[in-house]
Amino acid sequence: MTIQHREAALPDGAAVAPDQTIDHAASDTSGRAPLSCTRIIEAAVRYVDDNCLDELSMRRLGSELGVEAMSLYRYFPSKAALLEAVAGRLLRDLQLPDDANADAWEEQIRAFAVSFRAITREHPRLVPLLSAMSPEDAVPAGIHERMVGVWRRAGLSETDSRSAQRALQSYLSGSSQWHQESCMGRAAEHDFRYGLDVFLDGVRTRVAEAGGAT
Amino acid sequence: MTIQHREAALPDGAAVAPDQTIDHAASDTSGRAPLSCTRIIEAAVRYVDDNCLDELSMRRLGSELGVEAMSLYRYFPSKAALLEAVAGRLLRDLQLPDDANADAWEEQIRAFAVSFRAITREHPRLVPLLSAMSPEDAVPAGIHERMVGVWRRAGLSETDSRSAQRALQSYLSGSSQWHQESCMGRAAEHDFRYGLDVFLDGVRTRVAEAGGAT
DNA sequence: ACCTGAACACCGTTCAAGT
DNA sequence: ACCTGAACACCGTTCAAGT
Repeated sequence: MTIQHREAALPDGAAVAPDQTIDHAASDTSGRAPLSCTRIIEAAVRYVDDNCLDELSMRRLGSELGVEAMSLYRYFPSKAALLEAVAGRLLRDLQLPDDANADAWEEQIRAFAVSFRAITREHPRLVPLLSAMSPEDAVPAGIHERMVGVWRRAGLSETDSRSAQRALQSYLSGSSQWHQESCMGRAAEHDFRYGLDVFLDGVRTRVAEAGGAT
Repeated sequence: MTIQHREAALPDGAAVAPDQTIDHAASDTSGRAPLSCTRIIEAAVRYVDDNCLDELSMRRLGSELGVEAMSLYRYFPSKAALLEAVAGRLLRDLQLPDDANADAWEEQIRAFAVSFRAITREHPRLVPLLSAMSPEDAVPAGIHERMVGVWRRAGLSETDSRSAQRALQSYLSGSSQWHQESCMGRAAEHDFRYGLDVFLDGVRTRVAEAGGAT
């Protein structure tokens, strides 16, 4: 039951222009450019980065954009939908595997993991948003499938591939929580690598067993 | 900056009796027993189990207990403090290692992991609460130290032990999110074991290398 | 077409007051 | 000692209205 941006489906069936900011300098906060989904999403990310998730309200976000809260409802049907779009926006920066490279599975997994980590380190205050969403909603199904493909090509069975990807995602999501306030850096980067290495060691063993069969 | 139950520290310095329900049948919801921290915490757990975290408000929790919202502030200084106490209550059921058993490290780790998982499976709607807290606050430092002790006795170095425990905690916390609504059971139990096994395999290798040195 | 104002049904929390 | 009432400064969201 993924909530979506409102696209058409307005009371009178009128379409909504999702994105009309052509000007690249659109990120000037002065704020006379017309509203758009992306402008709203970017303002939300900025607001949470500068303050915190709990402090984000439709009213405050509106005034950040020089607009009444109610105007935002032309672009998103609810606050929940807006937040989901914000999460989607963040995960756009995930580094996805390249289907061509057959055997570089470990680099591809690592690149994905590190890119996820980079996102949460850049936006620690948005971490609670990602973890409030169920993992299935957080990482779109398409991405999940592509990653399962990497595990398959590495040599794992279909079920093991799905389990491995879910385990990786669990680990990434859990690790990101250490970025929240109050448990500052604390050798977090080293710990992250350690866990990832241990996990990949374990998988490598299984791949060797399944593939070479000694 | 862990928030605590109010213990004394009332405006006039009066102490608060945290727990006077002697009667074991105290969980009858009829609700004329006097308020107490534990009674409030239990009602909160029940309420979230039956509804969801977002719907828990001081006003509603109060009326669940047959009392005005404001009465709760005699026992907890804020809603945040109450929620933290709820989390603490849940984690009371963690199965902690027994310092005696020197070499059963793997069973002890597994027991801890499985008990964490049992808690989140019993209370899926409280998972967002646990993941909203930083991992350091969620699992009290004492528990963390005892688990680090297990890794040490397994044969890991001090730094590796801390990293391993943090990785395990990350994995457990991340895995629990699959219990949230909308991504129903979905072979979750199998996936959980798989990730845990892979992780422990990886650690076992390191223990062997460090200990036996081939 | 896009934005606003006023209103509704809620919040967490404070404080003075009841018994 | 323990609980309440009224109030404050907020919420998300609806809907009719402005331009």
